Amino acid sequence: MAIAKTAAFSQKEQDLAAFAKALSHPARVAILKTLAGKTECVCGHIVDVLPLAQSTVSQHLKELKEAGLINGTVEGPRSCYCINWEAFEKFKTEFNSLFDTLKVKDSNNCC
Amino acid sequence: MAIAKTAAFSQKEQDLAAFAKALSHPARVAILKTLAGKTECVCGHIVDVLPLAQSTVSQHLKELKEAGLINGTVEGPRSCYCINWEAFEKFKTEFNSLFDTLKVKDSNNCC
DNA sequence: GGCCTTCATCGTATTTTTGCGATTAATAAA
DNA sequence: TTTATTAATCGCAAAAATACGATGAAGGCC
Repeated sequence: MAIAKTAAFSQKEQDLAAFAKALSHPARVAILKTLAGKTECVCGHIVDVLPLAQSTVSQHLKELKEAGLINGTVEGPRSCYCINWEAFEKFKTEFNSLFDTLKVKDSNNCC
Repeated sequence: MAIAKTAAFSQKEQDLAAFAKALSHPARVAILKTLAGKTECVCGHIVDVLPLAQSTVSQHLKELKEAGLINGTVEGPRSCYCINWEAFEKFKTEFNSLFDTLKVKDSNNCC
């Protein structure tokens, strides 16, 4: 892109897009699955599970964290990540309400 | 990326990621909103609404179509697009069920 | 102190995405 | 038939995403 036109869209559209972007890579979906399936906060465990290098996983974790979907704290020599359920619920609600309201006007079956 | 590692993940993860990718740009979210808000199948109307060039909008429409989220038919000199609600519901359900099942094990509040 | 483990960050390469202008194809209108 | 309208596609440029190895930092362990 010559210039990112992201700013030309509404905040809601940007928020939803940013959330979707966080989920737009199978590795990040897999990370969320792994985090949710564990009782303890895994960290290096994720690297073992995923078919990616440690630095790559770390990068994906960073993106998820920046998107607000996970929290991370340092625990001694290792890091602890877990899902930020509040943020996640917020996005889920936003996502559903958006398209539920859209669906109400179920007018166009033209194509 | 050196090599796309997409194939190394499960089909479900890939599907969800592909769906999220389709929504990962504010322009595409805006397009879906516009399509859903109209009783008739708009097309060139979208170009007027979005702050993007015609060719760029056409490209976003193509991506949404390839993701299966919208249908498109040619109507004379113009094209007609509308939301594929079946596909959309399918993805929405998949998305919700995934994270509902994850949420059940609401164990980790450690960070 | 020195050493090992764990993870973040840096630098770099490659691919993909985004964006636009120009062109093309198809149809409607004159 | 000529012209105008509509939208897809091509070609290109710039930016972002993806991936990895190497390096660094921070804390535990001897």
